[in-house]
Amino acid sequence: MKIDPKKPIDLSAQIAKAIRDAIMSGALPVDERLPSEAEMAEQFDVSRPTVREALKRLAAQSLIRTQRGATGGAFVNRLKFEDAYGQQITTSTLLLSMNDVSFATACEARYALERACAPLSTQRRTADHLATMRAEAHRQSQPGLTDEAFCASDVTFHRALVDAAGNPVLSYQLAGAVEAMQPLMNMITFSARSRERIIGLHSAIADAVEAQDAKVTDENLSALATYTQELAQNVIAKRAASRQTK
Amino acid sequence: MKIDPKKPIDLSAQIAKAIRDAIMSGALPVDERLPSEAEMAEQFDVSRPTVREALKRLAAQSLIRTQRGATGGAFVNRLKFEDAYGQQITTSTLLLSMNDVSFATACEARYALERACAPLSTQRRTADHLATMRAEAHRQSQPGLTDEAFCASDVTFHRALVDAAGNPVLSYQLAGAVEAMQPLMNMITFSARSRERIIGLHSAIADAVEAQDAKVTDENLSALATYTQELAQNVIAKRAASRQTK
DNA sequence: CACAATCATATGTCAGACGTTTAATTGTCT
DNA sequence: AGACAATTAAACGTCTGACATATGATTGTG
Repeated sequence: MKIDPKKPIDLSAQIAKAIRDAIMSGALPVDERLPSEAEMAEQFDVSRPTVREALKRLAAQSLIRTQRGATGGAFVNRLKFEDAYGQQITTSTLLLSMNDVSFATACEARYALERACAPLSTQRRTADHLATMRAEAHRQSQPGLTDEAFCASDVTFHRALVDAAGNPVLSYQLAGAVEAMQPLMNMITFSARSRERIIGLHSAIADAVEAQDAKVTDENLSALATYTQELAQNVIAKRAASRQTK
Repeated sequence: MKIDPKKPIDLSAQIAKAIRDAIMSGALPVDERLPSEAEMAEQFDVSRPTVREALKRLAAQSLIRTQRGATGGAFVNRLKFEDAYGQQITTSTLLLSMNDVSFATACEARYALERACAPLSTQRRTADHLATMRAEAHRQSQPGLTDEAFCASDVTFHRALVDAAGNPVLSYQLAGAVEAMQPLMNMITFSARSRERIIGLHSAIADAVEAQDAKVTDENLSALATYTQELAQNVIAKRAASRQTK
């Protein structure tokens, strides 16, 4: 690992990159202890605060963890799916909100991916997944549910559908697509009629998954995608109209 | 934003979280300038190095950027798809390598997602995407190509296929799935015959995409998925056998 | 041998200082 | 007046040194 004290980017960023590369290449295995901050400061010929800034960068990506005390230090962290979910959701959400991605684009991506999971989900769904889907569909039919709560339940339903595929890699990849849609979905106000329609499709999906019928599952997911796009277009059209009048 | 100096986690992590939440909630819009480090140190009642550690955490996630000089400071960063790709690939790669995800699981996820893109790709593919796919298929047929180079070209081919869907959200989500497979693919040594088979399927996919035939595209992708799994299973079987002999 | 006190190590935090970058201001000359 | 050069000020980047705190290991004692 070498550091160039006179080149364009921060020393702490250079050090972080050197360590990150070492982790990614496998040179530093999981649970390996890094040298102490003081030792690294000497190795890289920088001060301890600079080393610390580098370590905090890595900690923000869950690449290392730190422990205080006598046998403490920084350790290469085993990246958990759980941690990766969180980062994935944060990144996806910001990507959508900061790059004015259209509802249509995000929605298309989400349902395309979800339909990719569905055949596996129909094969492998467990009683647990089915129970969650049923419970959420039922929750969605409760009167007096706010739009936010309705959307949150929608997310839980769809995550159960994805998790039913029994492939953690798929669940991870989909986490961003499904969760990041929530802020966009919250723009929509769901009338009683549109809720009824969505709940009907959810129930149909749950039925088809239980029956292990991939074709019907896909048809209903496709219908749900189309209907969601319609709802969003109505909202957009109404907004455009009200903007014209004022 | 409030900070609790006596609670279990680091002050810098608390401060980073407070700022991150403010960005995610929209309270801090893109390109908004944060207070100077000295000001934040006073506001949060911590020292400047602590504030800096918090800012470095956020910088590692591309949530802020910093500028030096008179009008410098930390600014809320517009998260670019390009930046998000990189993080996504890093995270996905480490997830697979650190959690001994089986080749079968990763491969299943990758092809499921890719097949989700294919119908859109057949509709929207441009001359550029087709040209890239053709060029990579041709490169793969060069004799003397190392296995690593073959895999790298494979990744480029498949990314072109995904990008052809014309949906940046899909491209982002797929980046991890496709790129993170590369280290796993590198375990496989490709014989001349297996390369020939793969290149044949790649060509067939390019043909089908050019002809805008979603069905044939899907069939060939499916065949490619099956064949890749077969190759991997042979490698695993051979390894198991050689382990038994020694 | 068990338990308590001590010690050593390493991270967490602070204070103050100096260097460097960069834009805005000021000043001077044409 | 306008253009260019010098100065200044603000902010980040880095360093030094110190103290606080957590925690495992060591030592000492009954």
